[in-house]
Amino acid sequence: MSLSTKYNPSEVEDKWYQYWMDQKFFEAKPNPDKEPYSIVIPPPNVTGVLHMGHMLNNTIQDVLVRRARMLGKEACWVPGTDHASIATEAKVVAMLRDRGIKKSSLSREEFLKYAWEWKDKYGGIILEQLKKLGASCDWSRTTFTMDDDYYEAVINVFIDLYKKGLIYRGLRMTNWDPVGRTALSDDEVVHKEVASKLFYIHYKIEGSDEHLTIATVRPETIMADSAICINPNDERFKHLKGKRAIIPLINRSIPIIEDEYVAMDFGTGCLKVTPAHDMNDNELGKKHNLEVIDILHEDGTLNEKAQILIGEDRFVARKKIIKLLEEIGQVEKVEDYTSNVGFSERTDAVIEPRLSLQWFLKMDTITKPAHKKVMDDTIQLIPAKFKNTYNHWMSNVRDWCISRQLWWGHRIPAWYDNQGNYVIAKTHEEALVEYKQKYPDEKATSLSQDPDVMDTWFSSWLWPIAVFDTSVFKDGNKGNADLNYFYPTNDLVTAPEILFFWVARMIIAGYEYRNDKPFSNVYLTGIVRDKQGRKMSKSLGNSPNPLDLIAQYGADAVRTGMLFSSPAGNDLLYDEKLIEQGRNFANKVWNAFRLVKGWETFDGTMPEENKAATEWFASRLNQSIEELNDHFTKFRVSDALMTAYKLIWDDFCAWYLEIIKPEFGKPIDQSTYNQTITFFESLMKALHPFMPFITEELWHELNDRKENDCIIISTWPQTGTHNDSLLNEAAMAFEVVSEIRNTRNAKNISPKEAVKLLVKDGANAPIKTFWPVVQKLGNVSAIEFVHDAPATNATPFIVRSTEFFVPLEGKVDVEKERETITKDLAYQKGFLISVQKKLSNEKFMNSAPPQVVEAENKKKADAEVKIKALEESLGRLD
RNA sequence: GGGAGCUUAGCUCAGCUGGUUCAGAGCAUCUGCCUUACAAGCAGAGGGUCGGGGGUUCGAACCCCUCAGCUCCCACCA
Repeated sequence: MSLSTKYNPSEVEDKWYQYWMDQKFFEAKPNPDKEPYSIVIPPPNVTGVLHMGHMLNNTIQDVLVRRARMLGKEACWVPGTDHASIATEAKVVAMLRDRGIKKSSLSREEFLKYAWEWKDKYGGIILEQLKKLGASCDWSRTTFTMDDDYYEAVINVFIDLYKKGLIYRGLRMTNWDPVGRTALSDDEVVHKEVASKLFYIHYKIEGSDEHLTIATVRPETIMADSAICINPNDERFKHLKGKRAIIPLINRSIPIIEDEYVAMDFGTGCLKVTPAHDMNDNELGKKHNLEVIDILHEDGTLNEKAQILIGEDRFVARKKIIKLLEEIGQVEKVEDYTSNVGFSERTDAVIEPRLSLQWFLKMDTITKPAHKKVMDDTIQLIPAKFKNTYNHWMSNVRDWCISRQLWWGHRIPAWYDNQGNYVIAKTHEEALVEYKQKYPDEKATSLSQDPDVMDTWFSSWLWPIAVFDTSVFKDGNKGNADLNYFYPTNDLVTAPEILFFWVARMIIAGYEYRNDKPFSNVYLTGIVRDKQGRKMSKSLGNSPNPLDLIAQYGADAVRTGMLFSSPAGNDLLYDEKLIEQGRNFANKVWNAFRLVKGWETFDGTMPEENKAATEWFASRLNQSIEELNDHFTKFRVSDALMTAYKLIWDDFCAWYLEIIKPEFGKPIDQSTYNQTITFFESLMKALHPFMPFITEELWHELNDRKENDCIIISTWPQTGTHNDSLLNEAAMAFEVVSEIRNTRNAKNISPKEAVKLLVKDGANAPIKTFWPVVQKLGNVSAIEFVHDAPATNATPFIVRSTEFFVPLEGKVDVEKERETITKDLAYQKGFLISVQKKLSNEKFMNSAPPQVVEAENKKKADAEVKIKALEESLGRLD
């Protein structure tokens, strides 16, 4: 290995990843002697390609898993992929289209063959990419939501819930995607503000010359109208009660009904009721027993019930209808209007509310435990603010439409005869048996299976259970060893946008099928955005390619870069500078290693300053590890990283190594050296979850290791006691060193030129063992304890009530000095007055706790010392 | 329309029950340094009326009211 001044990640990363795999370090199995720790990956879509969001999400998971492993737990991170029915089907359809094949020209079997080919070709890419990131997943457990056994589990769950009476088939208003020709769940619909027009249309009153005006943005639906609705309290329309109106163009007569639902102050105060094509109208229609007239085909074109413009697309029909109405003079006016329109998340088609036969899961009772267990913190959401959102959703759940008019997915196990009778069964044979029992009078000898598949989330909600054991969904199965050991899992790391799609439903399934939570903590990451705060997307081209970043900066750098600024729940404003910072940090660690490994050792006694330094750093290390652990238990991953970063960069490199560093070319004493290696090893351990590769590499370089002795399976640093007075002493000594350096800077004295340091009443100062450290780092020729300020010119400074002087004969600019001292003096006097004021305030003295009063007294004393010292220095200048 | 949250240094964010970690961190900036681990670096420095206004309190970044701006979730009045 070369010892260049730059760390080269590409030389080490693949090597170690392969080694960890060969040694099966990522693999976990039930071990009664160890505490289990498990995470299930949020399965990316099979068709997915690694993006920055995955990078952030999976880095966090890997950090948690690696630390758990080092804490001696049996750490299991289960990877896998989701079949993502609608997203994948859309991609396969597009791929076929490019090849000139239309989905409609294929049989279901032919289409599925293409889909599986596609899956086999592209399905594993994303998992391979995760390996580059260093993800320590147990790859032997890789699961796909359409693996045979998983598929069967999903079917079993459908049948089970059907038997429990929780799944039903119903004619319901659903969000219809005319392009995908499928129903969508509410969550798959994205609402957007759209500039549209509000059309005011005349409807004649039957048996009169009068007309009323209704306002609508969707005039193409007038042929589906079942009524006109007015508010019963609306004086303007009192005379219309009980009358009927005529739909223009098709001249159909419809009743005028009354309902307080109608807003009198909106539009014209008259509402056309179209139960087949509007959610609210549908509710209204049910209430008033109105006819449902569906005038649309599945693809959004008008059907024969529309009577006119049959076969025209709904948006074409909209324009034509208006033209026709204008021709007969029944358009009063047209206004610009912004309306909120629903779009399909996948196909971007405008959603058409439409009645169709769908399968639903009743949500009212099954969600109860899931609701409660998050509210009482049995399952913790991080950050906790998401509890509110969760609560709101769970309090207002609606039944879950679980059928999708697609082919790629788990096919609904419903079997029909041609009379509309159906049974639920796994196979055709079982269905026939069931059928004969349920419909003894029917004669059908073959049944046809429902062509639809289930919503993707109806399979992924079983994920935390199914990845360990799919057979558990069969009646009476108690679960295998894996499931009983690893379930409930510990942490789930995912994005807030799928809190309901997925997280909530996993919790529901967990309680339904295991009577236990699926995980204890849900860490919600933010969205990765670009510098301007825009979401990263392909169309904007603002997303870097993660693999290029890894190739350029190294996986460790990318991992830390992403974590530097991403507290839970906060969006990450991605800037390549962050990755650079990560790379620079790796380089810093690398160079610290180069320094230490370059030393020759000798058997001699430890110098005073090394003794102080090693004792101090041992304490500092313990203190930081404690802090690090605290951050981890609170899932403050960025803070944990920052603690390790500062411990290494500031405490270890900037202070500790500088103290013990021998003069150029000289050897270092053996005990300091050994101690330093031990420290270095602890630092690498603490850093390992964040930067697995460089730490593994240095772990092996720092010491001779036996086969298998890897940092990935080493033990997390223990926390010992820390000597607080020593930490305090060191902090003060470092302040003194900084002041000396500051003086040098201000007075233009080279670091190479030694200075003297005078300490007033130094024997009483808190610094005891650290004087040699001050001497070395400040390049001080001699430290003298004095009782009075020096007679000669000297730059004074005060650190923690102790006065210091750096004698500087002939180097002092008297005027400048006087100016700075006068300024400081004025500030200190003002400060003293404010403190005195506080202390003479009776109410403050009576109600403030003693520590606070004491602190104020100390502030006062300090200020007095400082003022006296400053006045003396001023006097000396004259 | 309903709900939640945010606003602290140029940027990204900490700041736990109001008082010694109280105005912080990292990055960026500025000034010196090619010092024999590291210029992907070293040393030092500057920078904030804690969104505006009001109130409670001996004391407010923190509690209350109000105004302004931003974000997210839910619902979807034609």
